[in-house]
Amino acid sequence: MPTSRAPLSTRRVLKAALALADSGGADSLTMRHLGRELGVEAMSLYRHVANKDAVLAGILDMVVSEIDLPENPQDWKSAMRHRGVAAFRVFSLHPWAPPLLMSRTNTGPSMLRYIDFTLGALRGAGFSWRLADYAWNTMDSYVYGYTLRRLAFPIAPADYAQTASAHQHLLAGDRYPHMAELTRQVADGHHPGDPDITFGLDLILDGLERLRDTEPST
Amino acid sequence: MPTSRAPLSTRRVLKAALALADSGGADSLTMRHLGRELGVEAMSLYRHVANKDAVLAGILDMVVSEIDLPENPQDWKSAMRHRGVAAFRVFSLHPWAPPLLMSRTNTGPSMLRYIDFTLGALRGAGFSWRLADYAWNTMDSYVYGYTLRRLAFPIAPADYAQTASAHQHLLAGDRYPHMAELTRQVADGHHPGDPDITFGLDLILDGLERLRDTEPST
DNA sequence: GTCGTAAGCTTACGTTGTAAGCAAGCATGC
DNA sequence: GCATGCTTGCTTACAACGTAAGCTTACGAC
Repeated sequence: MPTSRAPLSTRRVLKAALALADSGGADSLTMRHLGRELGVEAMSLYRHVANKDAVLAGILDMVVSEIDLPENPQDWKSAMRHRGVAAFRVFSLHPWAPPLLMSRTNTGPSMLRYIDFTLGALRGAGFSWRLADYAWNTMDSYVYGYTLRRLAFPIAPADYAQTASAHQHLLAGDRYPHMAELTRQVADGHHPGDPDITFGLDLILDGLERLRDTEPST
Repeated sequence: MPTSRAPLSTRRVLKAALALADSGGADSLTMRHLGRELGVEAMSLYRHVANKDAVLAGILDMVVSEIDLPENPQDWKSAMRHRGVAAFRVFSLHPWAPPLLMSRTNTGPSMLRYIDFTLGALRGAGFSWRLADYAWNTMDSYVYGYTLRRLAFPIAPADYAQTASAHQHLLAGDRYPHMAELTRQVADGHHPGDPDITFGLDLILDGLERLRDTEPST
């Protein structure tokens, strides 16, 4: 048995797992592949990690911890916008993560920190507990939904116009008249084709602000 | 070989697959299990279905087709609200569906019909093509995100208060002060704990209406 | 009859997560 | 010095998965 190899550790296993998922997607993260990457048999990993589920929970928390949270949230609205954009950016770097994140209950420390920050900023801005809770749930529903849709969509925004014009004929009949016309608009360059995440985010933030200002004080 | 058995067909396979997913979740939908349910070996299914992916696409389209769309969308806002609520209700009956729906590109006929209806309603209400496109994307991001979060969350809304009070001690430290206080508020019955889907939906619809009314005419 | 075609079956392969038990290295007690 | 026990990694094995390849049986057309 060669001792020239650095010993395993939970930390090392998780880092390798994250690298593996980043480079090959969720499907390439198997225990055997992970072992090979670390120069070790698959079963050896189980000395440092309870099972594959623990590996997933671990690397998901690492991803969430990358989401940047501003230090001093003075302006709650820009803090919230920043939070949503930062989450989207991080998930774009780890596109395998959102589907996993949504399909399990995530109570890792980074997620708790992320939520606690949000609640604090909203409370500091004068939101009631009820409204603050509704607010972060609403924002996150949108941000996660937007992120998932965007990451699952196979066409890059830069290629929208070209792809639209290439596929116009598929919608040629009159079964989907509005989609056909919309596709034509995109193909002709009359509109870019996909909203930035800030479009819906600002819609929600403006609405929340109005609710806060009209809410009976609690 | 007993001939007393009804012959297989694509339709019969898909119906059985849908029933299987509904009763046992996505994990219980395996080709072998599906075959057993139809009194047939797994490989026999491949006469009527290209592969498992085709089965998934098929039953997802069946689910989407269940989403109720109003006949005459007079009032665009209530039509859009109806659309979102109907989607959530259908997905709640098939909780295995949303994660699958989000992880693939769905261009089945039911989905196209659903989108075409939405675009038509928005256009009829005076939205520009650009804004109508942004609008449905934003609504769907929210509706899917909300649905996924709700379905993945392990606590039923009716049990929020009880669960909150049972788990208060886990947040006892001062690492997550705002979450701790929010949990206390829920445990004490000061607020129900989870927004209805219409909370964020109406926020978005009001914002969209304002954008439509201030948009330079195109 | 016989022949083509369709429907279902059998067998088999490679891959997955992981249970169970073994083996080698090392620190400690005497 | 040497036995003991703990830690770490390895080996073997199992059940389940999707599905490729080829076989068998039933049936309608001529």
